[in-house]
Amino acid sequence: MTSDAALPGGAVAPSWTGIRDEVLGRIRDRTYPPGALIPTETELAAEFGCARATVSRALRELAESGLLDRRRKAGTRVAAEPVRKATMTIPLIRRQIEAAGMAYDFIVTHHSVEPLPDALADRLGPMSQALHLTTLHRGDGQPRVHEDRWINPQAVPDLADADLAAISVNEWLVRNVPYTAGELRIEAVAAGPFGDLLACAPEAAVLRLTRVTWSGADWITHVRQTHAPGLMLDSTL
Amino acid sequence: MTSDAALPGGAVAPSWTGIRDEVLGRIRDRTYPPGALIPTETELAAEFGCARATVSRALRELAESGLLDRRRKAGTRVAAEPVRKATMTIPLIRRQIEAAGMAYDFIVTHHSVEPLPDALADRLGPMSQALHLTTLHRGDGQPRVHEDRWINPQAVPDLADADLAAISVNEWLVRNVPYTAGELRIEAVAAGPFGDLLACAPEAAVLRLTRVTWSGADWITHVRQTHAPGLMLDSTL
DNA sequence: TAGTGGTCTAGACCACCAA
DNA sequence: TGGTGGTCTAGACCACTAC
Repeated sequence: MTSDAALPGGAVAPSWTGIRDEVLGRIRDRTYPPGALIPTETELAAEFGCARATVSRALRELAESGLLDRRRKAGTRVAAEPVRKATMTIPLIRRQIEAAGMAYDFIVTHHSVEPLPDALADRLGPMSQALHLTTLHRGDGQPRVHEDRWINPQAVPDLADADLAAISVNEWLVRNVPYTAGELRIEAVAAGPFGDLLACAPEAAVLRLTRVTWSGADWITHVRQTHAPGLMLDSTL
Repeated sequence: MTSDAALPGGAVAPSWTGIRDEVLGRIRDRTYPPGALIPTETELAAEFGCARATVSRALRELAESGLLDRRRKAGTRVAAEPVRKATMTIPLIRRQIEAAGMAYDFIVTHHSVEPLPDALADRLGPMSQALHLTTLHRGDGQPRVHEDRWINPQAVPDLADADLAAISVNEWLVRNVPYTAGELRIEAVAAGPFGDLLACAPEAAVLRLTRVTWSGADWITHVRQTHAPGLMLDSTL
């Protein structure tokens, strides 16, 4: 019997976090080995002396973090190959620079309205009038990030009202245009022509982040950020 | 009145996903502008004609994705600076290579027991006997990833039983040692001395992933993966 | 201290899907 | 087709915190 977990001796609090931790412990100590079927919600609720909804909440958390695999009728299994999910919070560039103890400012180095280049039109759909902005973000006066951004004017009609000298487009969009979907790509590239802009050698290895965000069916913005050497992304597994 | 959302005309299903989408729509169309306080759970439940728990589930999802900021007594606000969270699933290297249509194999290039080097001991705590493994993962016979891994033998006592020629340590650990916490760092570096191993120029820009996983208070493994040029990480925002 | 979100319950019905 | 997870309800109490 495993009912001891419900007894005063090794009791777990009848809270969903307590149950989550107890089940996590059983996965870790291989009471529930990889691939095994664990008891049903109803059985666990009886064991822990709580409502089924509470067990459900606990197991849902573990499933979302990839440790359990749940299917109706088939039951709940310990994932044989846990999918490691890393959640990375992408801070505003300003915050990122300020967090490093540097004073933030930025320069808009290019600002025009032009058709989307072919490479982007293939991905986003053709658009004869798109807003094109390039910005250099600086920390303590040194260039930190070069940003090349395209904006769909149809998706962001009131951008013209914004004072883009006072607030970066980046930040304006984040504050004003909630997206519903997005993609992020991370790659390592040689600085190349950005070496001059970023004050580093052209062969320096730098991180490039490419993001596209969508609001429903419309793309909002496509942005490619090339970071000065030394930037690292940290995240929690 | 906003009660029309509960009427047959623009009715939303009384499901938590329906309510989530309706609230998301109101954030997008600025019915609930950035920074604004939205109605309480009780008020929304009345508007949508459902139980408070259902509204709660919907708002919790939006809060977890960073669009809402909830605090007891203070109420629920639309986030003024939504934190963009990217969730990246870290596949097994084997899967990653196979997904690219290549045949996977690997070579263990080093295998020893030695004290932790100082740089790691600072982070993980000193340890006189740690398992040190380096592995070269290949796709179609070409080197794809160089992996330098340290393992805490105390946290993984039965690793010796595993057949490390048949299954990579990487995979054995994923299958057998659930972690409870972890960190991931992503950076761009020049291939340098890994150029030879990865069959690329020493000045090529490559991605380096450094991961540490913990099981409770004990570190399990520290691994530094240097990927051959061309690897990109994709994720969903 | 009062108002808000956070949680738990006991029960019910539904949706999916393996047997 | 039956068993399982997924959801919803109506109500209750608790925990946090702005006021």
